[in-house]
Amino acid sequence: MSNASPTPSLDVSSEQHAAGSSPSHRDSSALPQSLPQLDDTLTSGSALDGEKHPKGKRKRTAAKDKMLLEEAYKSNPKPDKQARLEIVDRVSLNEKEVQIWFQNRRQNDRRKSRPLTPEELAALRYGGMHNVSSDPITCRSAIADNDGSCPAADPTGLQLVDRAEVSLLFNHTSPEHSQSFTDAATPRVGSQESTTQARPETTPPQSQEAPSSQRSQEGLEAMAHSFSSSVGYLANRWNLGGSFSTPSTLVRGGDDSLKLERFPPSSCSSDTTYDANKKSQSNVRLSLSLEGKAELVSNQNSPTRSVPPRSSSTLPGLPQLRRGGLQRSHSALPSITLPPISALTSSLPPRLVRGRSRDVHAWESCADSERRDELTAQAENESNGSAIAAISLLRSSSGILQPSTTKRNAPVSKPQQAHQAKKAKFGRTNSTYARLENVGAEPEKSPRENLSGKVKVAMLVTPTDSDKENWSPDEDGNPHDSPRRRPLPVGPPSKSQNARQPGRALQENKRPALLGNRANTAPSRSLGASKGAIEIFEDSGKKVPASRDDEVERFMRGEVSPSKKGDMDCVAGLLSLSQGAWR
DNA sequence: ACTCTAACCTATTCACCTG
DNA sequence: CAGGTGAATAGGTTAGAGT
Repeated sequence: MSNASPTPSLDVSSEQHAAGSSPSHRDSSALPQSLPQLDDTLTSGSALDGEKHPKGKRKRTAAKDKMLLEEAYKSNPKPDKQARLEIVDRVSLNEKEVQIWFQNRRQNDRRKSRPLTPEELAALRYGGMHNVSSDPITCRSAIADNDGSCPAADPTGLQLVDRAEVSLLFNHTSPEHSQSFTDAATPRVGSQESTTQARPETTPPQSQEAPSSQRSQEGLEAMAHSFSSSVGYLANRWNLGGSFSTPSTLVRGGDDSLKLERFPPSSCSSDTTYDANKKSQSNVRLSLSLEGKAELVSNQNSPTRSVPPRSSSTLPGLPQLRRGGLQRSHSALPSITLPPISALTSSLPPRLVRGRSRDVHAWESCADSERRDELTAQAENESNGSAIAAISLLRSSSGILQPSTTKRNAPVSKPQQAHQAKKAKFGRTNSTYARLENVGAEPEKSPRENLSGKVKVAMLVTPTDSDKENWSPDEDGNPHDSPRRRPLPVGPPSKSQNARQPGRALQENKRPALLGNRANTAPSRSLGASKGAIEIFEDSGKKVPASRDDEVERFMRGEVSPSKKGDMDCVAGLLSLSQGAWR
């Protein structure tokens, strides 16, 4: 363990606690033979006949305790110390054990809700006809063969699976679940002809079994690029989409090109509400080209981002933060475009700006009971027929999923790539950034070296699961970074930054790609560099007043107000990084 | 700037349980 | 006995507080 001290402190507290109100407390390390709870234990008894530690027999949590723990977990999956102590009061575990239990419980949760892997998708697609190879390459080729192309042939190593594919899979496996799945995850799917599911070439359920060559290659490519790296992450994205992001859908534009459009989550208020509160937006945007050059791109013909109001009918601040401020455009098609940082930050809701905090009270004050009710309802709604539930069902019901030969938490990568697997947490090759970086970076460069810096921006754009807890409402609504938030790297990182550079953001990148993640929106190189004007497709189309243009112009000229200085620094840092200034 | 602490994470190991 | 599950460990990161 890197931190050797926490455990003793926990033990101390638990011992103190045990001396007080919890007579049932037991310290497994100190009392290996004690069995004070045998009376209470309702679990299989053989497991409880000793507490040798470690490597000895392991005790099982008593059923009664488990119930209590589960209850506590439902109300708060991440109890703080005080909450843990309260739990310790009620169960026959010490704080450390409770902590570990919650840790494992969360891990278990994530595991169950983990999106389908390419292998699993492939397995589902084949309906178990083929064994799922643990070799992702094998699987890739299988999919590629099936599709007549290999969208996953990109170096990211991840499959490109479109949403329709998953829908088909669900239709294929469990119609009734598919229904609820679709309903829950894509509330407006029926009204969107754009939805790939509704597209004639993929709609007929019979076509599931048909060779995928029938599919529109164009559509596949577009979807592939849009959803690159999303693979099985669709579930999480949809789930998140309900609360934090907006799922996107493909639409066929007037030019018959596929564009991604966004539709609001189930909890979202109507478009009318949206429109009524739209913020003015610029007609141009600062964009980062594939070559790493800053460009001003036109917003015309592209829907502009809308920042919904903080209406009580919609999800409260935080979700809107994700939905409004972090929804990336679906600019996947011709080129990569990055919005100005200010565009991201300016759209953050007033109270829920940036700033990470583990202070649960901050969240409590933010999410008052009423709002929590909304969130709870939403969560329940999503858990009922949600993608996660469906995937979990698939996992549990499908023998072809999760082949037993694979470790539960083993990365998708091959076992022989142990080192890479270990480093997978830094492996961002599935992201757009990775592709961007790979374009110019030496392939042998270690992920750590390659990833320094930029990931911070990704984190800023897409706070992920574990980051949620660290995003705290900003009391004054100040768009500036929280004083305690580490600043984005500007210029060469400091020594200490280097030491911890990869950071959580990197880890998160291999996690379900949220919708806001650029990985979902960026094209792969196979599309080639854009030759024309770069378009950014934003949430909804609305032209913006020219005042924003002026603002952008001032921004580009360096006439930046002090309050925008940070944004400018971010952009400058990005640009310098994109041009190879890694250090 | 640096260190320390607490919290979290992922990955892994391994005892236990079950079919 | 193989495989699944859960408890526990190891190693890593971050945030925040203190020096």
